Amino acid sequence: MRDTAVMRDPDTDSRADSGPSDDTPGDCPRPDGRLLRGEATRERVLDAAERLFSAEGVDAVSIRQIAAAAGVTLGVVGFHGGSKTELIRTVLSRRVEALNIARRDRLARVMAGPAPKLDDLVEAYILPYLEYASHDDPQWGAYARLIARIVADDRWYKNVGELYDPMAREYLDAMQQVCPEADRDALVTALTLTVASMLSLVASRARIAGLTGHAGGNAMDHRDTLVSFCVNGMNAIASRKGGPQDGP
Amino acid sequence: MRDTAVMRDPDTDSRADSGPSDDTPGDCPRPDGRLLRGEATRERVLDAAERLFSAEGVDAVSIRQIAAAAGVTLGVVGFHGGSKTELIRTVLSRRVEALNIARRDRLARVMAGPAPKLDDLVEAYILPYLEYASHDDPQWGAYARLIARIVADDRWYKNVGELYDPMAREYLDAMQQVCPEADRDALVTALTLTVASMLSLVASRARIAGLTGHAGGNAMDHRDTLVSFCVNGMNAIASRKGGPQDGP
DNA sequence: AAACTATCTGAACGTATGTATAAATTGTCA
DNA sequence: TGACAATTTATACATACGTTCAGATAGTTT
Repeated sequence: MRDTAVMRDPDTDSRADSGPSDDTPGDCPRPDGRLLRGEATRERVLDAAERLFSAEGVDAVSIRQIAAAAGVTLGVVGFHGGSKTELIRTVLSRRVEALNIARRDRLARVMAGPAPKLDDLVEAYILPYLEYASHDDPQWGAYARLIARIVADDRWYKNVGELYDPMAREYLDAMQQVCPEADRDALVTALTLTVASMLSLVASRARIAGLTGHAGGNAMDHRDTLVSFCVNGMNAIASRKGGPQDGP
Repeated sequence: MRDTAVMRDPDTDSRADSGPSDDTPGDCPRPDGRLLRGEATRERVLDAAERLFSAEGVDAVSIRQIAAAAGVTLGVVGFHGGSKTELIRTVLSRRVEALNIARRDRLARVMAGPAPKLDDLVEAYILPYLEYASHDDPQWGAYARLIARIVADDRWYKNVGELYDPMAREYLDAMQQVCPEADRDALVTALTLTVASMLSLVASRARIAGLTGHAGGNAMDHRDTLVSFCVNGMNAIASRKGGPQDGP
């Protein structure tokens, strides 16, 4: 992005979501006509930001590009999205709840079963993301790719990590419960590798296409490969007993 | 970055490396005093670019920042590095040969052995990167993190992919040779997942630290976890016979 | 010594950036 | 209807951007 005037780092911000919405944005649209009007353009702004951020990278997209893509004037982006740092945070938090709910549901179902296995936990973490990534609404695909950018970038992740880390922790606890003798830190590392693999499948289409020689369709096409890769990798880590594992 | 005036995309560039060096830049420094002087500042410029690009992301770093970090004036960066797109390409290609040589050597040694195993190939691909990533010279660490940024970003990768893809292809061929019945596309996907896992270990320190609760040292500390994760994942993919594998 | 070339300086050009704000517009409610 | 608040427009400000270049500097060769 390379800011000017004020913004130097993705830190230090305050303005908040935007006028109307309570703490659960998006749902229960007030019957007031005025609020609905604003809500509609707000969505268009966030959609455009989501698309551009995911395609070009947060730093490479200007507020003016977002405004143009959303079909609004410059000031409107600021009005609905606040500063650029707030904007990306709003874009991310808009969908994170749906993803977390899907993951939590799946986690609960697995753990409620008779004999929860690590394999099921890995699947339960991966598949909701993959399903949303290939959702009919292309905005979900953009969101999925945007997550990949954010997670890979410590600079941005430290600003939005708390949106995703609690869910990861829930899974880690469940994994520890299923594999009590596994080393916790190793589980963390293994989950990180799983996430990285998962994200790369939707984010690094170009490299896969370049290496296979053909375009290759949806990320869903590689679902079984991904799950099988991660499940086996994870099992290898979890089956190693705790204590000092890694070499010098 | 968000350019101005000329640069719009990482495409369309031409200027070439910089004056003196032939097609093998860096080595065989000419005994001419003049060339050596320039070569020294050139290195400082590339070092600074490498450090900043890897820490902030290519788009977030300005030429002026690079100049300041290198202790030179603005024009010098252009003189030695050319345009910004050329600069990043130069930064990457400066070290890619060393990494490729290490990988090729290791690959050759594995394939020359009595019974090459897939495990050895995965190790041979991963470890040179990990070793360079924790090299004494911190510039190598910066380079390693920069690669992670580039690979994750289709927009940049399509400009520098050919620096890394040939080596990946050599490994894929070797893998196919070791596992003749494995599906080629599945191998490509699995290698991509391996690479993503490998890169995330050096790039996403913040997330791992946040989830474990403690900082955690070198990427090397997780070496065995990474190798074990990828080897088992890769074996799971390779042992599935060719033909249609993935779901609907 | 002078001629020559590589390197470096300093400043400029035109454009783009993020943010702020006064004024206009729109729709709602009293 | 007019008052009111939410939204949108249009514009401005100060700063940063990538790139270019005439000229100063320094080292080498003749």
